[in-house]
Formats: sequence, structure tokens, C-alpha cells
Amino acid sequence: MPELPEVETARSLIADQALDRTIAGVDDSDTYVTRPHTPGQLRDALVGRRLTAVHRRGKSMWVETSGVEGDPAPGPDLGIHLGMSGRIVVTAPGGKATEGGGPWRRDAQPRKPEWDRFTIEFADGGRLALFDTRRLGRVRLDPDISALGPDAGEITAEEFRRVLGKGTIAVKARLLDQSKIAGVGNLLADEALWQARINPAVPVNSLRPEDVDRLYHALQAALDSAAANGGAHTGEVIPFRHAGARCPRDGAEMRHGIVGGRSTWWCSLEQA
DNA sequence: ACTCGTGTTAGCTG
DNA sequence: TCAGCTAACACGAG
Repeated sequence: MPELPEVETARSLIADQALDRTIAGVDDSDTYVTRPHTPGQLRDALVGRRLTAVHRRGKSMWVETSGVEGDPAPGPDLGIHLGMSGRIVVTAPGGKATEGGGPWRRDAQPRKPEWDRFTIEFADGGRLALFDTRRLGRVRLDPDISALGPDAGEITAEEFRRVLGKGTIAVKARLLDQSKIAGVGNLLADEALWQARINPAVPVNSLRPEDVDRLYHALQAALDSAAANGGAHTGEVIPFRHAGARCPRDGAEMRHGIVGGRSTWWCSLEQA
């Protein structure tokens, strides 16, 4: 579920609560989430270190680690991706848990312990966990982020124009391409295209310069709004992404289709 | 029982 | 090699 704004919430949670606490143990036994690492590999690399800084580009995070006693050289970076259903849960020494990155359905499900797919135990008794029902999140050492495009929240209008590029690919598919722009997910893409009144399926080479400009500003506004309101699911058109819904702007029927391989909703009138 | 999904990616095609 | 597409991954929710 997490898109850029939710991942930023998770990053900020780690920055505020998980840094400078000594790592005493690591549960990396879920080899699907930690692939291609083998069990114990992350534990051996992390125990005795502290998390020292946390970064994010798009939906990817990486955490720097300290040296160990006797070897001050920094340790490996710990890469974390929340996937479709991951959240970060940080527990204070006293046991109080705070979470970040999820679709805030509090109390929606019981917290099955096996949904903690990766856990760092701190020496102070607290912990950091990747909580992930669908298990599509990933944790790995020294992640390669070189394939990611510029962060969607930091890209300039000029870069955006260049990155949207040429070709016949649907504009929504291009928005979702993390190697071009990092951080836009399915909901943010639908929201930005709806705000900009652009049909998600039109080829990028059919967009006029003013369309691209409108899309850029709509995307920035959607990111700001999502950050301020708690996530991509708070977008204006998001509640109307279902059968029988009508566009909240003009009352026209909402259309549905698959664009860029993802479930897509658009206004039949203004995004025709 | 059965379909869907706020993400990523290996592998295929032209 | 590149642009673009599809299936697969895993599993809970509706």
C-alpha cells in the first residue's frame, strides 16, 4: 500500500526513534523477504552496530550503520522496501510501539506475530520490525538504488518533462516507472491524472507541453496533500475508484480499465 | 469459493 | 539493445 508519502512516514519514524540504539539481535529467518541473503547473513552483518542515518528515494529506504567495537569503519547499509503491505513498527525500551508506512487501518486485523517478517532487537529491549501481511516487502544489505529515477517530490519541472520522455507508452505507465520517477504508485498516479484532467491511457508522445506542465503541478499537489493528510489514499478521487461511482467534480460516470498493468479509474467526461 | 490488489521484477516479444 | 508487456510472487480482505 505504501507510496512515497507513506514511506516518508516510515523513514521519519526510523529517524526519530530507531537511530543510535545498539543492535543486539536480528531475526532474518524469512528468506523470501531477505532474498538473496541466507539466514543469519543480515544478523551477522548488523549485530553490534547502531543505525546512524536513514535515507529515502521514492519508495526505497536505506539505513546507514555504525562500526563495531574495535573496528570503527561503517557497516553495510540496510535496504528496506515496504512492498505492497509493509509497515515499520518501532518499539521503545518500555514497550510502546509506533508504526509508520501503512494504510492506517488500525485495529483492522489482529497483529499476528508471524507478520513481523524481519526484526531488529535493540540492546535496550526495544525493537524495529518490518510488519508485512502480504510479504512482498524486502530487506537487503547494500541495496542497489542506481536504477531509480529522481524522487517524485524533488524532481524539477524541466526534469519531469525530459523524464516523461518519448514513445507510445501510456502516460500512467510512465508515471509508475520507478526508473524514470521514483515514488509514484497506483493511487497517486490516478489522483494526479484526474487532477490534471488527462486520460491515463494516452501515449506520452500525444501530450502537449501544457498537459505535461499541468500534470507536473498536479503531481506535486497530490504529493503535498498526501503528505499532509496521511497518505495516498486520502486523495480526492480515491473514494470514487469503484463501480457505479460518479466523478466528484462533474458527476460523470467513473470508468475502469487496466493501464500499465494496474487497476485504473478515470472520469468519463474530463479525462475522455 | 473466488477475485482483487496503494509493488517489484524476471522474462518474453517485436 | 531497447521499449513495452505479462506473469509471477504471497496472502489477507471483501
